[in-house]
Amino acid sequence: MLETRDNPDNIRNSNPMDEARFRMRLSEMKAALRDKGVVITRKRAKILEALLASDRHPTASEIHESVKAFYPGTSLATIYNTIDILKETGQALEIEFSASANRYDGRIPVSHPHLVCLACEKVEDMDAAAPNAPLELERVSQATGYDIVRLRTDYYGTCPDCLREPHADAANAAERGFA
Amino acid sequence: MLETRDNPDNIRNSNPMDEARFRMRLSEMKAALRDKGVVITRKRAKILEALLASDRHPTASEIHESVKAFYPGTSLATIYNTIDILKETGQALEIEFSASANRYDGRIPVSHPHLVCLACEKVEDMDAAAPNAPLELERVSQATGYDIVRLRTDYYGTCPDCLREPHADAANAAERGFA
DNA sequence: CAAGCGCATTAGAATCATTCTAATTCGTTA
DNA sequence: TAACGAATTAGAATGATTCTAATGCGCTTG
Repeated sequence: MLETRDNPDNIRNSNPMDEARFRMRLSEMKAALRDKGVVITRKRAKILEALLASDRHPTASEIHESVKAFYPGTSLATIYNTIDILKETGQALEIEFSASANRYDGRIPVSHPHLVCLACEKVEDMDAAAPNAPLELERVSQATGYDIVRLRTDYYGTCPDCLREPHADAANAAERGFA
Repeated sequence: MLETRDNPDNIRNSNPMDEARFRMRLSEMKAALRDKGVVITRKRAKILEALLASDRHPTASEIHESVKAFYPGTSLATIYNTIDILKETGQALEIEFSASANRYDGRIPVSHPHLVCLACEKVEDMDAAAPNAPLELERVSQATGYDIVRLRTDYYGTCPDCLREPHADAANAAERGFA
Protein backbone atom coordinates (compact mmCIF):
# COMPACT_ATOMS: atom_id res chain seq x y z
CA MET A 1 0.00 0.00 0.00
CA LEU A 2 2.88 2.36 0.66
CA GLU A 3 3.95 1.64 -2.86
CA THR A 4 0.58 2.75 -4.03
CA ARG A 5 0.74 5.86 -1.93
CA ASP A 6 4.14 6.72 -3.38
CA ASN A 7 2.95 6.25 -6.90
CA PRO A 8 -0.60 7.41 -6.99
CA ASP A 9 -0.69 8.57 -10.58
CA ASN A 10 -1.99 5.27 -11.80
CA ILE A 11 -5.33 6.53 -10.61
CA ARG A 12 -5.10 10.29 -10.60
CA ASN A 13 -5.29 12.00 -13.93
CA SER A 14 -4.47 15.66 -13.89
CA ASN A 15 -1.78 15.63 -16.54
CA PRO A 16 -2.08 18.18 -19.29
CA MET A 17 -3.70 16.71 -22.36
CA ASP A 18 -1.23 16.03 -25.10
CA GLU A 19 -1.57 18.07 -28.26
CA ALA A 20 -3.03 15.25 -30.32
CA ARG A 21 -5.72 14.36 -27.82
CA PHE A 22 -6.56 18.02 -27.38
CA ARG A 23 -7.10 18.56 -31.09
CA MET A 24 -9.05 15.35 -31.50
CA ARG A 25 -11.40 16.15 -28.65
CA LEU A 26 -11.83 19.71 -29.90
CA SER A 27 -13.00 18.62 -33.34
CA GLU A 28 -15.23 16.04 -31.75
CA MET A 29 -16.97 18.78 -29.77
CA LYS A 30 -17.27 21.07 -32.76
CA ALA A 31 -18.70 18.27 -34.87
CA ALA A 32 -21.25 17.44 -32.19
CA LEU A 33 -22.35 21.08 -32.05
CA ARG A 34 -22.56 21.45 -35.83
CA ASP A 35 -24.68 18.31 -35.96
CA LYS A 36 -27.17 20.12 -33.76
CA GLY A 37 -27.15 23.11 -36.08
CA VAL A 38 -25.11 25.25 -33.68
CA VAL A 39 -22.83 27.78 -35.35
CA ILE A 40 -19.21 27.62 -34.18
CA THR A 41 -18.33 31.28 -33.86
CA ARG A 42 -14.79 32.40 -33.04
CA LYS A 43 -15.84 33.10 -29.48
CA ARG A 44 -17.44 29.73 -29.06
CA ALA A 45 -14.35 28.05 -30.41
CA LYS A 46 -12.26 29.88 -27.81
CA ILE A 47 -14.66 28.77 -25.10
CA LEU A 48 -14.22 25.14 -26.11
CA GLU A 49 -10.45 25.57 -26.12
CA ALA A 50 -10.45 27.18 -22.69
CA LEU A 51 -12.57 24.36 -21.37
CA LEU A 52 -10.16 21.73 -22.68
CA ALA A 53 -6.94 23.59 -21.92
CA SER A 54 -7.33 23.66 -18.15
CA ASP A 55 -6.73 20.52 -16.16
CA ARG A 56 -8.57 21.99 -13.18
CA HIS A 57 -12.11 21.74 -14.48
CA PRO A 58 -12.64 25.45 -14.94
CA THR A 59 -15.52 27.52 -13.64
CA ALA A 60 -17.60 29.69 -15.95
CA SER A 61 -15.75 32.76 -14.83
CA GLU A 62 -12.33 31.15 -15.31
CA ILE A 63 -13.35 30.35 -18.86
CA HIS A 64 -14.58 33.92 -19.18
CA GLU A 65 -11.17 35.24 -18.17
CA SER A 66 -9.39 33.06 -20.74
CA VAL A 67 -11.68 34.09 -23.52
CA LYS A 68 -11.47 37.78 -22.64
CA ALA A 69 -7.72 37.63 -23.24
CA PHE A 70 -8.58 37.14 -26.92
CA TYR A 71 -11.96 38.85 -27.20
CA PRO A 72 -12.09 41.51 -24.51
CA GLY A 73 -15.72 42.43 -24.95
CA THR A 74 -17.02 38.94 -24.24
CA SER A 75 -19.90 38.71 -21.82
CA LEU A 76 -20.31 36.11 -19.12
CA ALA A 77 -23.75 35.36 -20.54
CA THR A 78 -22.09 34.01 -23.67
CA ILE A 79 -20.01 31.62 -21.60
CA TYR A 80 -23.06 30.29 -19.79
CA ASN A 81 -24.97 30.12 -23.02
CA THR A 82 -22.29 28.00 -24.68
CA ILE A 83 -21.90 25.80 -21.62
CA ASP A 84 -25.63 25.14 -21.72
CA ILE A 85 -25.39 23.96 -25.30
CA LEU A 86 -22.47 21.73 -24.41
CA LYS A 87 -24.42 20.19 -21.56
CA GLU A 88 -27.45 19.60 -23.76
CA THR A 89 -25.39 17.91 -26.41
CA GLY A 90 -23.58 15.76 -23.87
CA GLN A 91 -20.24 17.40 -24.61
CA ALA A 92 -19.57 18.75 -21.13
CA LEU A 93 -20.25 17.56 -17.64
CA GLU A 94 -21.30 19.98 -14.94
CA ILE A 95 -19.83 19.35 -11.52
CA GLU A 96 -22.11 21.21 -9.14
CA PHE A 97 -21.09 23.00 -5.97
CA SER A 98 -23.59 24.97 -4.00
CA ALA A 99 -21.02 26.86 -1.95
CA SER A 100 -18.81 27.92 -4.84
CA ALA A 101 -19.00 28.09 -8.60
CA ASN A 102 -19.78 25.00 -10.64
CA ARG A 103 -16.94 23.41 -12.58
CA TYR A 104 -17.00 21.85 -16.02
CA ASP A 105 -15.40 18.82 -17.55
CA GLY A 106 -15.12 18.85 -21.32
CA ARG A 107 -12.42 16.22 -21.55
CA ILE A 108 -14.34 13.18 -20.38
CA PRO A 109 -17.99 14.14 -20.76
CA VAL A 110 -19.44 10.97 -19.27
CA SER A 111 -20.05 10.12 -15.61
CA HIS A 112 -16.77 9.37 -13.87
CA PRO A 113 -15.42 9.87 -10.37
CA HIS A 114 -13.63 13.01 -9.25
CA LEU A 115 -11.28 13.86 -6.45
CA VAL A 116 -12.17 17.18 -4.83
CA CYS A 117 -9.59 18.92 -2.65
CA LEU A 118 -11.34 20.80 0.13
CA ALA A 119 -8.25 22.95 0.70
CA CYS A 120 -7.32 24.24 -2.76
CA GLU A 121 -10.63 23.45 -4.49
CA LYS A 122 -8.92 21.47 -7.20
CA VAL A 123 -11.05 18.85 -8.96
CA GLU A 124 -9.15 15.96 -10.50
CA ASP A 125 -10.38 13.16 -12.69
CA MET A 126 -10.03 9.65 -11.38
CA ASP A 127 -10.64 7.89 -14.65
CA ALA A 128 -8.54 4.79 -14.19
CA ALA A 129 -10.76 3.74 -11.32
CA ALA A 130 -13.97 4.64 -13.09
CA PRO A 131 -16.70 2.06 -12.88
CA ASN A 132 -18.23 1.11 -16.18
CA ALA A 133 -20.83 3.86 -16.04
CA PRO A 134 -23.37 2.58 -18.59
CA LEU A 135 -23.46 -0.83 -16.91
CA GLU A 136 -23.73 0.76 -13.49
CA LEU A 137 -26.63 2.96 -14.61
CA GLU A 138 -28.42 -0.07 -15.99
CA ARG A 139 -27.79 -2.09 -12.85
CA VAL A 140 -29.23 0.60 -10.58
CA SER A 141 -32.16 1.21 -12.93
CA GLN A 142 -33.05 -2.46 -12.71
CA ALA A 143 -32.71 -2.57 -8.97
CA THR A 144 -34.64 0.60 -8.16
CA GLY A 145 -37.23 1.03 -10.88
CA TYR A 146 -35.77 4.45 -11.67
CA ASP A 147 -34.72 5.42 -15.16
CA ILE A 148 -31.18 6.42 -14.21
CA VAL A 149 -29.38 8.63 -16.71
CA ARG A 150 -26.44 10.03 -14.81
CA LEU A 151 -24.18 9.16 -11.93
CA ARG A 152 -22.11 11.35 -9.69
CA THR A 153 -19.24 9.95 -7.67
CA ASP A 154 -16.93 12.37 -5.90
CA TYR A 155 -14.36 11.86 -3.18
CA TYR A 156 -13.72 14.83 -0.90
CA GLY A 157 -10.55 15.36 1.08
CA THR A 158 -7.13 16.96 1.02
CA CYS A 159 -4.84 16.51 -1.96
CA PRO A 160 -1.21 15.39 -1.57
CA ASP A 161 0.08 18.88 -2.35
CA CYS A 162 -2.02 20.47 0.37
CA LEU A 163 -1.13 17.70 2.82
CA ARG A 164 2.55 18.49 2.23
CA GLU A 165 2.25 22.25 2.59
CA PRO A 166 -1.05 23.96 3.18
CA HIS A 167 -2.19 25.71 0.06
CA ALA A 168 -2.07 29.49 -0.04
CA ASP A 169 -5.75 29.65 -0.80
CA ALA A 170 -6.74 27.04 1.72
CA ALA A 171 -7.87 29.34 4.50
CA ASN A 172 -9.61 31.36 1.91
CA ALA A 173 -11.42 28.34 0.50
CA ALA A 174 -12.59 27.32 3.93
CA GLU A 175 -13.77 30.83 4.61
CA ARG A 176 -15.85 30.76 1.51
CA GLY A 177 -17.53 27.67 2.86
CA PHE A 178 -16.14 25.36 0.23
CA ALA A 179 -15.28 22.83 2.89
CA MET B 1 -34.33 -8.71 -13.26
CA LEU B 2 -37.97 -8.08 -13.97
CA GLU B 3 -38.55 -9.47 -10.53
CA THR B 4 -36.20 -6.89 -9.19
CA ARG B 5 -37.93 -4.14 -11.08
CA ASP B 6 -41.26 -5.21 -9.67
CA ASN B 7 -39.94 -5.28 -6.17
CA PRO B 8 -37.43 -2.52 -5.93
CA ASP B 9 -37.84 -1.69 -2.29
CA ASN B 10 -35.05 -3.98 -1.30
CA ILE B 11 -32.80 -1.13 -2.34
CA ARG B 12 -34.92 1.99 -2.11
CA ASN B 13 -35.57 3.32 1.34
CA SER B 14 -38.09 6.07 1.58
CA ASN B 15 -40.37 4.52 4.15
CA PRO B 16 -41.32 6.66 7.08
CA MET B 17 -39.11 5.97 10.06
CA ASP B 18 -40.85 3.94 12.71
CA GLU B 19 -41.49 5.63 16.01
CA ALA B 20 -38.78 3.78 17.89
CA ARG B 21 -36.07 4.53 15.37
CA PHE B 22 -37.17 8.14 15.23
CA ARG B 23 -36.88 8.59 18.98
CA MET B 24 -33.60 6.78 19.19
CA ARG B 25 -32.03 8.85 16.43
CA LEU B 26 -33.40 12.03 17.97
CA SER B 27 -31.78 11.44 21.33
CA GLU B 28 -28.58 10.43 19.59
CA MET B 29 -28.50 13.81 17.88
CA LYS B 30 -29.31 15.72 21.03
CA ALA B 31 -26.64 13.87 22.95
CA ALA B 32 -24.07 14.62 20.26
CA LEU B 33 -24.94 18.31 20.40
CA ARG B 34 -24.87 18.45 24.21
CA ASP B 35 -21.47 16.80 24.14
CA LYS B 36 -20.26 19.76 22.15
CA GLY B 37 -21.73 22.18 24.67
CA VAL B 38 -24.60 23.19 22.41
CA VAL B 39 -27.80 24.13 24.20
CA ILE B 40 -30.89 22.25 22.99
CA THR B 41 -33.50 24.99 22.91
CA ARG B 42 -37.11 24.22 22.11
CA LYS B 43 -36.64 25.64 18.62
CA ARG B 44 -33.57 23.56 18.00
CA ALA B 45 -35.39 20.46 19.14
CA LYS B 46 -38.16 21.20 16.63
CA ILE B 47 -35.58 21.63 13.91
CA LEU B 48 -34.12 18.20 14.63
CA GLU B 49 -37.60 16.69 14.60
CA ALA B 50 -38.48 18.34 11.30
CA LEU B 51 -35.25 17.05 9.81
CA LEU B 52 -36.00 13.49 10.89
CA ALA B 53 -39.73 13.53 10.20
CA SER B 54 -39.51 14.07 6.47
CA ASP B 55 -38.50 11.21 4.23
CA ARG B 56 -37.72 13.63 1.41
CA HIS B 57 -34.48 15.07 2.75
CA PRO B 58 -35.88 18.51 3.48
CA THR B 59 -34.44 21.83 2.40
CA ALA B 60 -33.66 24.56 4.91
CA SER B 61 -36.83 26.38 3.99
CA GLU B 62 -38.97 23.24 4.27
CA ILE B 63 -37.62 22.80 7.79
CA HIS B 64 -38.34 26.46 8.37
CA GLU B 65 -41.98 25.99 7.41
CA SER B 66 -42.36 23.02 9.76
CA VAL B 67 -40.84 24.85 12.67
CA LYS B 68 -42.88 28.00 12.07
CA ALA B 69 -46.05 25.94 12.58
CA PHE B 70 -44.99 25.68 16.22
CA TYR B 71 -42.91 28.82 16.70
CA PRO B 72 -44.19 31.40 14.22
CA GLY B 73 -41.48 33.95 14.83
CA THR B 74 -38.64 31.65 13.87
CA SER B 75 -36.07 33.07 11.49
CA LEU B 76 -34.46 31.23 8.60
CA ALA B 77 -31.09 32.19 10.05
CA THR B 78 -31.80 29.97 13.03
CA ILE B 79 -32.43 27.02 10.74
CA TYR B 80 -29.17 27.53 8.90
CA ASN B 81 -27.36 28.10 12.16
CA THR B 82 -28.59 24.80 13.58
CA ILE B 83 -27.88 22.94 10.36
CA ASP B 84 -24.32 24.22 10.49
CA ILE B 85 -23.88 22.82 13.96
CA LEU B 86 -25.31 19.49 12.84
CA LYS B 87 -22.92 19.36 9.93
CA GLU B 88 -19.95 20.20 12.13
CA THR B 89 -20.83 17.49 14.61
CA GLY B 90 -21.38 14.94 11.86
CA GLN B 91 -25.08 14.63 12.68
CA ALA B 92 -26.40 15.71 9.30
CA LEU B 93 -25.29 15.29 5.75
CA GLU B 94 -25.64 18.11 3.25
CA ILE B 95 -26.66 17.08 -0.24
CA GLU B 96 -25.66 19.99 -2.41
CA PHE B 97 -27.49 21.27 -5.46
CA SER B 98 -26.34 24.39 -7.21
CA ALA B 99 -29.56 24.89 -9.18
CA SER B 100 -31.93 24.51 -6.26
CA ALA B 101 -31.79 24.44 -2.49
CA ASN B 102 -29.54 21.99 -0.69
CA ARG B 103 -31.16 19.07 1.07
CA TYR B 104 -30.28 17.50 4.38
CA ASP B 105 -30.12 13.96 5.65
CA GLY B 106 -30.30 13.56 9.40
CA ARG B 107 -31.34 9.93 9.38
CA ILE B 108 -28.18 8.36 8.04
CA PRO B 109 -25.49 10.99 8.56
CA VAL B 110 -22.66 9.07 6.87
CA SER B 111 -21.77 8.91 3.18
CA HIS B 112 -24.27 6.76 1.32
CA PRO B 113 -25.75 6.77 -2.16
CA HIS B 114 -28.90 8.68 -3.08
CA LEU B 115 -31.43 8.45 -5.86
CA VAL B 116 -32.34 11.87 -7.20
CA CYS B 117 -35.47 12.26 -9.31
CA LEU B 118 -34.96 14.95 -11.92
CA ALA B 119 -38.72 15.31 -12.37
CA CYS B 120 -40.11 15.73 -8.86
CA GLU B 121 -36.80 16.57 -7.13
CA LYS B 122 -37.25 13.81 -4.59
CA VAL B 123 -34.06 12.46 -3.00
CA GLU B 124 -34.24 8.90 -1.69
CA ASP B 125 -31.73 6.92 0.29
CA MET B 126 -30.31 3.81 -1.26
CA ASP B 127 -28.83 2.36 1.88
CA ALA B 128 -29.16 -1.33 1.12
CA ALA B 129 -26.75 -0.93 -1.76
CA ALA B 130 -24.39 1.34 0.13
CA PRO B 131 -20.74 0.52 -0.22
CA ASN B 132 -18.87 0.22 3.02
CA ALA B 133 -18.00 3.88 3.16
CA PRO B 134 -15.09 3.84 5.64
CA LEU B 135 -13.36 1.07 3.73
CA GLU B 136 -13.99 2.82 0.45
CA LEU B 137 -12.55 6.09 1.77
CA GLU B 138 -9.46 4.26 2.96
CA ARG B 139 -9.05 2.44 -0.34
CA VAL B 140 -9.20 5.64 -2.36
CA SER B 141 -6.92 7.45 0.09
CA GLN B 142 -4.32 4.74 -0.37
CA ALA B 143 -4.65 4.75 -4.12
CA THR B 144 -4.55 8.50 -4.66
CA GLY B 145 -2.46 9.97 -1.87
CA TYR B 146 -5.42 12.14 -0.86
CA ASP B 147 -6.75 12.20 2.67
CA ILE B 148 -10.33 11.37 1.73
CA VAL B 149 -12.95 12.21 4.34
CA ARG B 150 -16.22 12.09 2.49
CA LEU B 151 -17.79 10.43 -0.50
CA ARG B 152 -20.73 11.45 -2.61
CA THR B 153 -22.57 8.95 -4.79
CA ASP B 154 -25.80 10.02 -6.43
CA TYR B 155 -27.82 8.49 -9.21
CA TYR B 156 -29.92 10.91 -11.28
CA GLY B 157 -32.95 9.94 -13.26
CA THR B 158 -36.72 9.61 -13.16
CA CYS B 159 -38.42 7.85 -10.27
CA PRO B 160 -41.01 5.10 -10.80
CA ASP B 161 -43.87 7.41 -9.79
CA CYS B 162 -42.90 10.04 -12.34
CA LEU B 163 -42.33 7.38 -15.00
CA ARG B 164 -45.90 6.19 -14.44
CA GLU B 165 -47.49 9.61 -14.52
CA PRO B 166 -45.51 12.78 -14.91
CA HIS B 167 -45.31 14.65 -11.67
CA ALA B 168 -47.24 17.88 -11.35
CA ASP B 169 -44.10 19.77 -10.51
CA ALA B 170 -42.02 18.17 -13.22
CA ALA B 171 -42.18 20.94 -15.78
CA ASN B 172 -41.59 23.35 -13.00
CA ALA B 173 -38.53 21.51 -11.79
CA ALA B 174 -37.06 21.44 -15.26
CA GLU B 175 -37.75 25.11 -15.72
CA ARG B 176 -35.88 25.89 -12.58
CA GLY B 177 -32.91 24.13 -14.10
CA PHE B 178 -32.96 21.28 -11.67
CA ALA B 179 -32.52 18.79 -14.48
C1' DC C 1 -34.75 37.85 43.90
C1' DA C 2 -31.61 40.82 41.05
C1' DA C 3 -27.74 41.56 38.15
C1' DG C 4 -25.02 40.26 34.63
C1' DC C 5 -23.00 37.26 31.26
C1' DG C 6 -23.06 34.75 27.07
C1' DC C 7 -25.29 32.21 23.84
C1' DA C 8 -29.50 32.16 20.84
C1' DT C 9 -32.26 34.56 17.89
C1' DT C 10 -33.84 38.12 14.93
C1' DA C 11 -34.78 41.15 10.67
C1' DG C 12 -32.92 42.66 7.11
C1' DA C 13 -28.93 43.70 4.27
C1' DA C 14 -25.19 41.72 1.55
C1' DT C 15 -23.20 38.31 -1.45
C1' DC C 16 -22.54 35.57 -5.32
C1' DA C 17 -23.45 32.38 -9.03
C1' DT C 18 -26.60 32.00 -12.35
C1' DT C 19 -30.51 33.25 -15.36
C1' DC C 20 -33.34 36.49 -17.64
C1' DT C 21 -34.50 40.52 -20.58
C1' DA C 22 -34.61 43.44 -24.16
C1' DA C 23 -31.83 45.66 -27.31
C1' DT C 24 -28.08 45.34 -30.65
C1' DT C 25 -24.93 43.15 -33.84
C1' DC C 26 -23.28 39.62 -36.79
C1' DG C 27 -23.32 36.10 -40.50
C1' DT C 28 -25.61 33.92 -44.16
C1' DT C 29 -28.27 33.51 -47.68
C1' DA C 30 -31.40 35.43 -51.22
C1' DT D 1 -27.53 44.86 -50.65
C1' DA D 2 -31.53 43.51 -47.88
C1' DA D 3 -33.28 40.85 -44.53
C1' DC D 4 -33.73 37.15 -41.40
C1' DG D 5 -32.44 34.46 -37.57
C1' DA D 6 -29.06 33.44 -34.43
C1' DA D 7 -25.40 35.28 -31.35
C1' DT D 8 -24.12 38.56 -28.17
C1' DT D 9 -24.48 42.23 -24.96
C1' DA D 10 -25.05 45.00 -20.44
C1' DG D 11 -27.38 45.11 -16.80
C1' DA D 12 -31.31 43.76 -14.00
C1' DA D 13 -33.48 39.97 -11.54
C1' DT D 14 -33.43 35.81 -8.87
C1' DG D 15 -32.73 32.85 -5.10
C1' DA D 16 -30.07 30.37 -1.70
C1' DT D 17 -27.05 31.31 1.70
C1' DT D 18 -24.28 34.16 4.85
C1' DC D 19 -23.42 38.20 7.44
C1' DT D 20 -24.34 42.02 10.69
C1' DA D 21 -25.65 44.36 14.45
C1' DA D 22 -29.11 44.62 17.74
C1' DT D 23 -32.13 42.32 21.02
C1' DG D 24 -33.78 38.59 23.89
C1' DC D 25 -33.55 34.76 26.89
C1' DG D 26 -31.89 31.47 30.22
C1' DC D 27 -28.41 30.47 33.73
C1' DT D 28 -25.47 31.28 37.25
C1' DT D 29 -23.84 33.83 41.07
C1' DG D 30 -24.30 36.93 44.72
